Amino acid sequence: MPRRRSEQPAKTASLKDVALRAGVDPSTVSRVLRGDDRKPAKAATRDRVLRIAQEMGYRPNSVARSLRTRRTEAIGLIIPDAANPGFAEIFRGVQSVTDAAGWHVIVVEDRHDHRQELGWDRLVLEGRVDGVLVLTATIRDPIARRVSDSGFPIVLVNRRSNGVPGSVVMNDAKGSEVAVSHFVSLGHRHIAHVAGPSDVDTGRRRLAGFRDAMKKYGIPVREEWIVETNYTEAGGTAAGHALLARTGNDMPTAIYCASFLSGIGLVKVLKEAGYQVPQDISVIVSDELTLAAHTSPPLTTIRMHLSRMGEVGARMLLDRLAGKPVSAVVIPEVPELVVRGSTAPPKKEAPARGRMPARATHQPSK
Amino acid sequence: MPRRRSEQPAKTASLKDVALRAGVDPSTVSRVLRGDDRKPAKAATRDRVLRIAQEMGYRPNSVARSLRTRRTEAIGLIIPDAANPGFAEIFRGVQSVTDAAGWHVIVVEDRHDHRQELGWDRLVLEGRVDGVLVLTATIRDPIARRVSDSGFPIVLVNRRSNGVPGSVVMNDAKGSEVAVSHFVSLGHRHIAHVAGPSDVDTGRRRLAGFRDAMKKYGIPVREEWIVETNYTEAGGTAAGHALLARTGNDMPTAIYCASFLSGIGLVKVLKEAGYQVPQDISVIVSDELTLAAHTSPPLTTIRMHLSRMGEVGARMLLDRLAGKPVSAVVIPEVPELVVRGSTAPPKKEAPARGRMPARATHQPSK
DNA sequence: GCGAGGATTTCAACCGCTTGCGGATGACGC
DNA sequence: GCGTCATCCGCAAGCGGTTGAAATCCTCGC
Repeated sequence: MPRRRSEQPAKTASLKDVALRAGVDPSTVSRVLRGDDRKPAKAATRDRVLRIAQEMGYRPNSVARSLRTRRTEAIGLIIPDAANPGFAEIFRGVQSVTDAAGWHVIVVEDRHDHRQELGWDRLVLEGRVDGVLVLTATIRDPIARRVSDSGFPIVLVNRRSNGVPGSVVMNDAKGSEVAVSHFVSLGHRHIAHVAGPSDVDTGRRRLAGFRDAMKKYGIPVREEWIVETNYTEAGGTAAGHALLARTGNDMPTAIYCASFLSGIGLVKVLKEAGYQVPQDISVIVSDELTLAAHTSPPLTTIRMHLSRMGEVGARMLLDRLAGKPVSAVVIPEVPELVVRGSTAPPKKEAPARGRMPARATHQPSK
Repeated sequence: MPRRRSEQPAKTASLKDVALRAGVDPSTVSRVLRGDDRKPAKAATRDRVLRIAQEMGYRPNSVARSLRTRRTEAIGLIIPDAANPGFAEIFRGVQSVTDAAGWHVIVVEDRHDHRQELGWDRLVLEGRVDGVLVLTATIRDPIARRVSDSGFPIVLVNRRSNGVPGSVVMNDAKGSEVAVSHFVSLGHRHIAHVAGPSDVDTGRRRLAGFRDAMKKYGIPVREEWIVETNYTEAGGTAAGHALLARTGNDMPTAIYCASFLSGIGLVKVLKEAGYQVPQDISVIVSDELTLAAHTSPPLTTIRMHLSRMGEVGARMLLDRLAGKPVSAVVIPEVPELVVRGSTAPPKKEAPARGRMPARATHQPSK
C-alpha cells in the first residue's frame, strides 16, 4: 500500500525548476508554454522546453498566475436553492460553456437570511472570481446593483434588476400566453394564475403575460384568482390554500402556475381539498423538467429552455470579460407547450359566457 | 443612471494603501487584520488600523493571500450529474459546513466521456483547491487513486474506492434490509433487485445487503431477478425492459430499486407493460426526496440522509486540511422506511412457500 | 542613570508566474 | 569591415499579501 511517501503535498515542479533543467530563463519557459507568439522562441529551445516540462509533469500554478494576470478564470454562480430542479438545468448550460472555455464555477447558495454582506459579495470583493452569474436577483436588488455599479462583471440569469444592464431571460409572457391559449382551446374560461413573487422579474412578466393573454381572448381576469407566492413547494401549498379560502366553491377550472415546484404544492392541496386534476381543475406549470412526466397526474408544462438560458448567460459573461459589452437579452427559443395529464376540457362548461358560479359538486374537505 | 464612473474595476484598496494612510508598515496591518496574536499590536495602533481599513473598505485579496499561504480555502466538489436530485441534497450538506467555515466550493460535473485528464484533476494539479470531495469514484478509480496517492486531500462521499482512505458512506446494506423487511412483512416472497452499477461501492453494498436480507428471511434469491444498471432514469428503463425480457410472465411481486432516478424509469416501464404499481408489483426506491411524494404512485422510499453525508464528508475534508487524519466512516443515521403508495401486499399470495409461477393475469403489452 | 528584556514595529524575502525592456547574437547589405 | 536590424533570450520588477528576523522603543530594577 503506497500510502507512505505522500505525507507532504508532493512539491510540484515550478516554472523555475523546469527552467533550470532546460537551461533557460523562467520567462522563456513561460512564454513557450503559453505559446506567447509575441516573442517566439527558437524551434530547438521550444521543443526542449516542451519536452522537459512534459517529463517533469509541470502544471502552472493557477494562483500565482492569477495574481499576476489579475484573472482567476473562474466565475461565481449564485443560486437561490440547490433543491430546485430548475437550477440543475441552468447549471448544465453554464457548465457546458465554462467547461469548453476551461473556466471554473464557484457555486454559492444565497440564503436570504443573512442579507447584507457575508453573502456572495465576498466572492467578488476578495477577488476570487472574475465575474458572477446571479440567479437570485430581485427587481430592485441592492447587492446586485452595488456590485454592478462598481464595474464588476455581472450577468443576471432568469432575472432582471434595476440598473443592472446584463441579463438573460426568456419570453415569459409568451409562456403565459401559450398556457392560456391551451386552456382556452380546451374550452376553459375560468382561469386562475398562481404567480411568482412580485419582486422578481419572472413573476411579474409571467403575470403580465397572463393578463395580456386573457385580454386577447376576451376573458376578464378575476383578481381573487391571481395569487402571488414564491417558487417553492410550500409556496404552492400556501397559494392553494389561499385560493380555496378566497373563493369558496367558486373555483376556477384551470390554473396556470408560474413554477414547477409551486405547481407540485398546488396540485397537492387541490387534491386534498377533493378536486381532481384535471377533471375538476386543469393545471399547467411553468418549466419543463423530466420529473414532470412522472408526477400524479403527469404535468402539462411550458418548456422554458433553462439550460439554454444558462449557456447564453455564461457566454455573455465570458464575452464581457473579453471586453464585449453586456446587454439585456431574451433568448429566442419560444416557450413550448408540453401536453400531459394535468389538463383536460372543463367538466361542464356553462352554455354562454357571463359569470356563473362554478360547479359546487365538490365540497372541499378542508 | 450612475453607470459611468465604473469603466475599470474600481481599483480596490490594497494592504499597502491602508498601511500608508495609517502610517504603519503593511506587515503590521496584515497582523492586525488577521488578529495574529503571536505579535499583537499596541491597542492604539490596532484601533487606528482597524478604523482606517474599515473606512477604506479594505478587503484582502484572496489570490495574493493564497499564493503566500498555499491555501485557497476552497474545495472541489466532483459530481456525476447535476440533474440527479440526490446531488442537491448532498450539496446542501456540504455547503452548510463550508459556509460556516467561510470556504468556497468549486463544483464540477465529471462527465466520464473525457476520461483521463481535463476532468477534475486540473483543479488539483493547478492548485485551485485545497482538497476535493468526490461523488463519482468507482471502486477502482485510477484518478481518485492517483490523486490520493499523491498526498492530495481527498474524501469520497457516498463512495469508496480502492486505496483511498477517506470516505463517508451510509449503511447501504441496512437500507436494503429495511426494504426487504417491509416487503416480507407485506407478504411478498418474490422479490427482485434493480441494483446499481457493480463498479460502484453503493451498488455493490446495496446488493450485498439485499442478498443478506433475503437469506435472513429464508428467501432464495432468483438471479434473473437481479438486474444491474446505472443511477439514471434511462438506466431504470433499461432495467425494467431487461427484467421483462428475462422473466416473461414470471415477474416478481416486489422490487427494491437502488436509486430514485432509476426507480422512476423502472416504474414507467412496468406501467407501460401493463403492471400496476403497487397492485401487481410493489416498488421501493432508495433515497428519500421530496419529489417522491408526488410521483404516480407516490414512492415508498428508503431515507438515506444524503445531506448528512455531505456534511460529514465536508467536515472530514476540512479536518484533514487542519491536520487530522481521514478515515472510512459510515454515518450513524440508519436508513428509514418512508411508506407511501408504491407498496402493498401481493395480489394473491400462493398458499405455501415453494417456487411458483407468478400470476399470468397480465399480459405485458411489450 | 543605565543596561536588560519584553513589547512593538519595521525590513525584506518570498509565494510562482508574467511581461516590459534591454542585451547578446548573428545575418545581411554596402 | 561595420552599422543595422531581426531574432532570441535573460533581467528584474512586480502582483498583494505573509512571516521570520532584526531593529527600535519602553519600562523597570538596581
